Amino acid sequence: MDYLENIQAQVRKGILEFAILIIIKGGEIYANGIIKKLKKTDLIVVEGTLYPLLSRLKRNELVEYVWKESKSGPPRKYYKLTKKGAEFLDVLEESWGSLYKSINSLIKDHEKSN
Amino acid sequence: MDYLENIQAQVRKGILEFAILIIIKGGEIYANGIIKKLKKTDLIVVEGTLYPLLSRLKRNELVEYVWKESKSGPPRKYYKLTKKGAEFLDVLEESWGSLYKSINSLIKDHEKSN
DNA sequence: TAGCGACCCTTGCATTGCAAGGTACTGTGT
DNA sequence: ACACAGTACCTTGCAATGCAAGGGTCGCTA
Repeated sequence: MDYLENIQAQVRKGILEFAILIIIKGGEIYANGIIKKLKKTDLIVVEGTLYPLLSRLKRNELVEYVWKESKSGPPRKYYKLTKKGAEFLDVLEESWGSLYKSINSLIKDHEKSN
Repeated sequence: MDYLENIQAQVRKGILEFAILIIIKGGEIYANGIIKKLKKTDLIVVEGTLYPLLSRLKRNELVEYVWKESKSGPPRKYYKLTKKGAEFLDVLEESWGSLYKSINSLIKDHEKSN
């Protein structure tokens, strides 16, 4: 992959789990639903990324799921946040905010020195 | 490493190259100077991360360096942005802005559905 | 029963942050 | 002159993880 695109991709990667936790917090949802929601933003995710990621979240008890039948195919795993997941997401939102401030202060620093 | 800390670390990782480009744009600087500047923000970087990263930036012609002697040790590589690097940084700043909007719209989405 | 789409998941590769270790230059103390 | 400490640059090996590619199962429809 082109190096420049790759750098942009990395920024997105870094916040993937964060974004997915936010989406799950929005209400019970299954994998393809998450992918569709992410596509509406700048974030893109494919199955090969999402399934292992959801497994990690599950293994660490940030999310849990229930099987639900579908009208058009096999049953789906609907995910929702656990209490622990919700608490952690609060922490993440806070550090996201402070990270944003850090970056902006770097940008401003440089503007001053011009 | 603890999984929860790891997720936070990933967010920082993603924007590392971005942050470093911003710092270099601020004026000629060498490796330890970059590390010190990053420490002032939430971002932490060690040598084993920074040197390969600077090499990648150099290899892709986003930065260039000149050797300068030091009063207290061996000579240092002072980095600065190339024209290409400055142009790319503008692009990065823009996508950083749009990414921020995306995340915030996700957060708002979820607040609505409460 | 054959085909298809929707789901779920796994394997192998490439990238990359980081811990740990290595080399080289400069000044200082003896 | 020699050893040592401090500073600087760099490399090696490991672990995490996004992604492409491929595979299996379920339920509907022809």
